[in-house]
Amino acid sequence: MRYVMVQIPKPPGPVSPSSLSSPSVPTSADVARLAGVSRATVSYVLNNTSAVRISEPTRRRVHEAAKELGYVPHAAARSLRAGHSRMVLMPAPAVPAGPLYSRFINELQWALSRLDYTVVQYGTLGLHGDEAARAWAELRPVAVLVPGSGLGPQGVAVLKRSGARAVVTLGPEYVEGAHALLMDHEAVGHRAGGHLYDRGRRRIGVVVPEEDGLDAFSAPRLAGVRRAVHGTDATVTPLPLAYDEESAARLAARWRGLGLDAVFAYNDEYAMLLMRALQDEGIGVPGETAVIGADDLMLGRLLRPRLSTVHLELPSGRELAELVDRAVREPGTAPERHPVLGATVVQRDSS
Amino acid sequence: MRYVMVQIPKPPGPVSPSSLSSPSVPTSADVARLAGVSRATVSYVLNNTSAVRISEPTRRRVHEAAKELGYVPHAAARSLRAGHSRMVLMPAPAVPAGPLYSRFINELQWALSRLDYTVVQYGTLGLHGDEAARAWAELRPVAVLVPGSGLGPQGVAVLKRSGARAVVTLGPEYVEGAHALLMDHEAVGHRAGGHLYDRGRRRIGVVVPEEDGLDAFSAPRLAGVRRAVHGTDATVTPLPLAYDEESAARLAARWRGLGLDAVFAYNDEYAMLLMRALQDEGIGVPGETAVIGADDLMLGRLLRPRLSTVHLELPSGRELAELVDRAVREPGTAPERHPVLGATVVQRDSS
DNA sequence: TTGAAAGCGATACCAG
DNA sequence: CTGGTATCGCTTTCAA
Repeated sequence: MRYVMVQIPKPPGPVSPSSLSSPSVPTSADVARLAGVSRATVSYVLNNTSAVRISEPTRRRVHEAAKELGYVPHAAARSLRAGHSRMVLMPAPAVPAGPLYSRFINELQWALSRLDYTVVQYGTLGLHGDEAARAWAELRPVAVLVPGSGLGPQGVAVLKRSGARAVVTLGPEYVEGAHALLMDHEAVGHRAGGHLYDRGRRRIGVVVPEEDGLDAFSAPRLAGVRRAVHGTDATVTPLPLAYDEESAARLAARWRGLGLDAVFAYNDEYAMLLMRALQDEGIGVPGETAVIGADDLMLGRLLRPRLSTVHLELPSGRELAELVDRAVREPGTAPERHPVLGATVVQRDSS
Repeated sequence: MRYVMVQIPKPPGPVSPSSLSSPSVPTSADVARLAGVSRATVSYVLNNTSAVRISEPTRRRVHEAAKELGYVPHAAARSLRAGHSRMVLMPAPAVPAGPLYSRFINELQWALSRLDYTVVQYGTLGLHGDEAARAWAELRPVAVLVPGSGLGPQGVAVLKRSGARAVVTLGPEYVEGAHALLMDHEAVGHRAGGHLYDRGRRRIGVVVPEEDGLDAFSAPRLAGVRRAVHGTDATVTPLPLAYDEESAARLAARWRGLGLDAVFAYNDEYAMLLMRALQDEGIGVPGETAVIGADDLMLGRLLRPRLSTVHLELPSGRELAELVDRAVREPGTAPERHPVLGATVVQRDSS
């Protein structure tokens, strides 16, 4: 009889879960064994712990062993032991982000990495409100940055109870207990409406996208226009519009019947779509109808007439990162409320 | 003498890290204590473990205790114990994503959630190559989806060794050991070049964006044009261009000197920018110069002349989600290589 | 300078 | 049907 040596990883006992998974991902214990030291020493060396001095030869042996095994520390185990992480969680917005928002997110991620945070975008589709908040809380993030509405005071409480030291909302309204970056879309509409009124327009249409998920922005923009002309003789007409050419053509076809002399088109993309349809219908812009968009996209400048727009100023990523950092380090302080989204009209040729 | 009962959370000993963090986030032990049962029972109840039957009154007590404390399970602890997670990690791309890509990501997230995966976008700015791969591996994701280039065979190995059962790249080239969704940007250029050649154009310019991070796409597109006209009498001229009006105006000003009769403008946005500049310079499109973009954005249809474009067909999110799921469940199988990004020319009026 | 060991929170075996 | 307990991988205190 011949026998072959086989590796017996651990003494018999309750079946360990890891034995079911992939063929042994190396742990710090493996590194320790290969280097001929204890796990403690491995930890000291790999984390450069300054409180303790390890001899140079030992350090080298540990580093070599780690490299040879392809050792990568286990983040979950580490933060479990540490009792905290530096993860900043951002629920990914449900609507595909526009270029403005994408840039903002990128900048923010960069700024937070500089402060040694780890930014994670978590896709929570289907879950709503407090349901979603619980899912986020399971990850025990040190801070949560919530774009849009959809998080209630309950949700904030859940997150804080599970260790989040800062909850920041980035949306139209203030939420009890959370820091708020107030994106005042109502002001966007207000600026647009005021501008059109000042240009002598009195019968103002407001495009309301039919796409889902945009009402959180479009409703306050419409309300802002209403407020701008409140108490005057001007009228405001909501105009549902889907983002495709037929829908725009249909709207343009009945335009003269609507008797409007101006339109705030939600944003530049809808504005371009509508402006083209109006022109194809032979309606003069801005002569017969003034058009203004929002977001100040580069492309608006390329049209003829050049598209007037409401320029939006988002907070800089660095500012927001600093707010988060402050909140994390001083969790006791009262929630800050910052109005952001400065809105200024950029008049070009379409209004 | 009078005494007051105080809660003594744990016996004296090594200072526990968690006592430093927030004022006690509730654990399953807290729930057990409040419900008057053991932690095991709590686990059984909250996970609906079918292998074991718990009496109805006990279940209710546990649920009530959990709700009262606002208990949320600790994902890290759970996956540490389980030895695996269902996290699909997607490094967030360094360049702000375009509308096409955003939609694709959203769809993918949705499809993966349906399969009970948790999708996490991880912002790794500043880290490069294997450095980044190690950072991703620390999270022990069950699958990694890497957009763009930048992951080498080494990185794939690191990820697999640390338990990733599927690594899928989504970029221009195949990477050893990983499943690949080959986004063949070279074919995009090839289609565009072929189209322009077929329309009788012989002196073809190709816009190469000056913005960082785009060369991974622009280089193969340029190469594709070159291949399309290889062996003919046509010439190909790279045209560096930044995404702003002055840059476009400068290029347009020296256009006649370049003697080109066609241009493939990288994508629709650059195409619109350039086309406008050419028109402002009095250069006829398509008469004097034909223009074609790529991505088939809605806005290209709104210009006059309507912009010709290369329509890109990304894989459906559902398909990719299924590929991931298959790979996770059958980690042994050979990496699949799927060509995606079907490219078809949509001719409109600008070419 | 190094090692032994406790313990973070959750789960699943096995005994009662 | 329920409770005790070992265990996942890692950090850190204390002792040698």
